[in-house]
Amino acid sequence: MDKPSPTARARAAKRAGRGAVTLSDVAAAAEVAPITVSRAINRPESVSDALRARIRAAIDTLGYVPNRMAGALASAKTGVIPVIVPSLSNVVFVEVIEGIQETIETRGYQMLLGSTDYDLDREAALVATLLGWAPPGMLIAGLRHLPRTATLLRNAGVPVVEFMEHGARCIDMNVGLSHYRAGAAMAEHLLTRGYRRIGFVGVRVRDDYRACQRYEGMHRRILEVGGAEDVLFDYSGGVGQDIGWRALGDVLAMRPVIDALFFANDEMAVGAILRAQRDGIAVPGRIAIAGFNGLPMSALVTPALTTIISPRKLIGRRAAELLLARIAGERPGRRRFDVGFRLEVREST
Amino acid sequence: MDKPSPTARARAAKRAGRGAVTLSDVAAAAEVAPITVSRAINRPESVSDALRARIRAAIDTLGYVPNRMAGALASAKTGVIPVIVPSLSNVVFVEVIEGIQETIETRGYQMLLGSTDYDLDREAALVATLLGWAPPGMLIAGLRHLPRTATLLRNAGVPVVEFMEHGARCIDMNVGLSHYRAGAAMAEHLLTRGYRRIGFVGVRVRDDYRACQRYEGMHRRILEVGGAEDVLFDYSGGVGQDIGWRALGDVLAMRPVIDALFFANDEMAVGAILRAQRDGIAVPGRIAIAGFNGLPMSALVTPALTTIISPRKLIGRRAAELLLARIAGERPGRRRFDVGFRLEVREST
DNA sequence: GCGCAAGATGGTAGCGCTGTCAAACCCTGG
DNA sequence: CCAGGGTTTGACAGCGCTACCATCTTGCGC
Repeated sequence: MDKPSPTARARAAKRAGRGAVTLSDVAAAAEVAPITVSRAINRPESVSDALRARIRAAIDTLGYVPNRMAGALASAKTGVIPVIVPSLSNVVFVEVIEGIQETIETRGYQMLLGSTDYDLDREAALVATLLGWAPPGMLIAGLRHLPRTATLLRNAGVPVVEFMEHGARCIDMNVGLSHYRAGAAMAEHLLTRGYRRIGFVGVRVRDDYRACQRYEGMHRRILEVGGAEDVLFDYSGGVGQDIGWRALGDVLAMRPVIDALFFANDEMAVGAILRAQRDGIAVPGRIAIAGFNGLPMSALVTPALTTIISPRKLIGRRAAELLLARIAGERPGRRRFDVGFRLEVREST
Repeated sequence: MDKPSPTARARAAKRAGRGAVTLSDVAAAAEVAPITVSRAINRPESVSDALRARIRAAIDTLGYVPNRMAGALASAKTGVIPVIVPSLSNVVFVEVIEGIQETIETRGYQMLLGSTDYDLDREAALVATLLGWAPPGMLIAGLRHLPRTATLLRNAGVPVVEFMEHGARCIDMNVGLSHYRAGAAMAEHLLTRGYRRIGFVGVRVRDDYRACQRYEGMHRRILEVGGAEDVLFDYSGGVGQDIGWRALGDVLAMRPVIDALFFANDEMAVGAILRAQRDGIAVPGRIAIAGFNGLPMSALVTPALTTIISPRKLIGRRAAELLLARIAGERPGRRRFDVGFRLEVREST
């Protein structure tokens, strides 16, 4: 048999070896040095038109896809940014993630997504694994972590943005809103409207640190007012609207004195409103209902839901921008951003 | 100055170099060969207890995190599985993703998430980039891709599962349901109930291939019945409930003969129901409403929504399992799975 | 026509890890 | 006390790519 053609050789290598066309294959096909191919790909302007064309042709015929591992290893630049959130089922995180995605993608980064299911041990494990990708930075939801997680992150020597809630102590940078103040604001509103027995409804509130803070903010404010009191309803399973639906029934049956319910999120609150509709319970006449997040749906139910609007997409974008700026070597003046919130008073209170 | 100690050298390397503790640093600290550290991490049983303990101690004190790039490059095993979906705003994809995540995570894989925003060119670009991670397999939503995307995928020489819809022609493997049949099933139901002027409401239906198929399935069935007809309402912007809300208004005002609306998803359908509630429009008396997906919410609105339940999490799990099996070298008997759907008739039709 | 700067290309080494095979070690039975 | 087998440890090379520096070309002013 005679000498195989370059194409045939490439194909053989592809099948036999690790199953991929490499930069050297392209170089051989284009009859240039490997490094030139690398340049043609990464800084096209530094290669002459003629060569660039020849190389691109070779790339196309061979179907070459650069191996990013090798590139990352050689250049110590990863192009992957890990994002850690507690849950994907919650729309809220998804919106933040979208904000992040939009922002980092235009700058050529890829998102590595991890979810902890509100478990701090899993979070620590996840951080360790993801750090293994030698990322240029890291985005992680929340300010509360295990000590070892914080240590890992600090030692990694890369910028870290903790997003969602705003607080005094952060590992590196922080973008979010004060859930404590949000809770207090809602309490204030409900008290002003004359409600005095207020229930807070959540799921696994102990684990959901931010919901917990909203409750605390509310609780503190209510304590300050004579004759007012609150109750915490902490469900352990279920999701969103189902919980709200159930909770409304439970509360009316078992704690009829309650005159207002502040739900940990809009989904639950909407569930409660739908239940009220179905069962003919007057809202806010018999009981007031409030939510948190400001999902579009909250404006569409009848009665329209009083809620606190959180700028979720903004959090994602801001967090990503901050991280990218730091990765690019800039030193932003501020490391902590309070994106704020807005109390949207509607018909349900 | 005299020669720096290994430890000092390691520390210096850490600060100066790439900013990370390497396997060699650990080896130096534990006074063993690098390869032994590698073994202690990857196959602990093949290292004596004494050494293993010493190595683990060194790892902990130094805060070593293995560099997965290097590992992947050396072993040609990646541990990253790319997942490509058209959108993250749609809960449906999120649920599928959760199913995938759950499944691959327990097997030590990480998910690399990409979203195309229903743009096939972006999809092609994304596939190319993600293939650069030399993944052991790939999960991609949908069966319709650009020819060059399919070529890339086929040439990559790794298993690929196309999920969401079920169809005859797939690149490698396929898990999903027939949207065409789902549309036909809903048409059948509406016709049986006596509706004859049926509208289909979607957003960017041309791009949303699956919605399009549902419409086609419905359309075909309706054509078969004398005196029945359908109209396609294709909105170009907005999301979920807002669209449904608007669409109901538009249809009643501009095409009052329409007696039933089949929405591209439950979110829109619920939006329409909420609008009907608010405006006192009788559903299904004045107009029937149906959705698609079977979100929990669909059962809670009044009237409860007739919809088609799609097994989203199952799709994710099944797709991931199939892929993992193939990655593990198994040859599953079947390459295409129809997970089916269920028409859930409720009050709104 | 020559010298020099700027631009285009290539050679070499090494990123951090693991596969492969070789060497060193340990224990047992005769 | 030693051969023989298994177990534990190590040396070496190389994964695919890029940083760095060296070399070669080209064009231009004087």
